[in-house]
Amino acid sequence: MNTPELGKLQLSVLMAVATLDDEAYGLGVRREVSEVRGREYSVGAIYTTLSRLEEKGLLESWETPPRPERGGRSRRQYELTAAGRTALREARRVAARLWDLEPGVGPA
Amino acid sequence: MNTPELGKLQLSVLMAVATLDDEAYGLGVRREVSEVRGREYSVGAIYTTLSRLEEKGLLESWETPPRPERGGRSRRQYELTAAGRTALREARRVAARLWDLEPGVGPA
DNA sequence: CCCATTTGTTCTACGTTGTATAACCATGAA
DNA sequence: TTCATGGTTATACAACGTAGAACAAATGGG
Repeated sequence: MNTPELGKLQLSVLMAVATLDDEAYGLGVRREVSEVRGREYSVGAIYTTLSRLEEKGLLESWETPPRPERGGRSRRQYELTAAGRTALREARRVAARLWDLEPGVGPA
Repeated sequence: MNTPELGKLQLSVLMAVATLDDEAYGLGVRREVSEVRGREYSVGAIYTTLSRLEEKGLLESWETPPRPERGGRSRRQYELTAAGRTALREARRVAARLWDLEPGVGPA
């Protein structure tokens, strides 16, 4: 199976997971994506995208134990699979050619 | 009305129109987009996208006179509107931040 | 002439993404 | 025991991506 093409939100979400490390869970991703894209995203937008990416095998997730703070329940934590990293590199390559930009460093 | 967000094909098509100048008609755009994205696009994909962009007011079009070559019939020629140029600049800005790349020159 | 061929556009249909809202769940504080 | 907080799931629909077939106009060769 060759690397799937990604929509723009999918891309942003994948990148967010790549950068966020232990903050890579639903609402954390939401904050990051909203910041990078310069507009607020609804929770639904983010969660649906996360699970679609997981279905495609670009992400994997697990439950964390509940957190000790006020209301801090358990989180669904995400992480890139090998396929996810490949897809990101690929997307970056395409973007660079598309925009005729220098590759730079970035999270991928 | 603030500048609309664009899908990835819409973006490629808009960019193609921006760069192609007098070759900015259906099949010309198709060639360009296919080359940049590294895969063949169907005619339907391109034409639908072109008209959606026109509906949004990012492109405008007109009929050219028939061309003198074999089978050369008239073309529907496209050109960016002011809103189209703005949308491209905007998209470029977002992409640069998203990928953390240097802005570069580009067609916009 | 007229028709096969070339260049080009429109129509139609459907799967995938984008996106919002509401509902639901768990936990600690009051 | 209820409420605010932090978190996730469910559901629904509009917009975008994409393909394929049908259609239209021009022209050169028999």
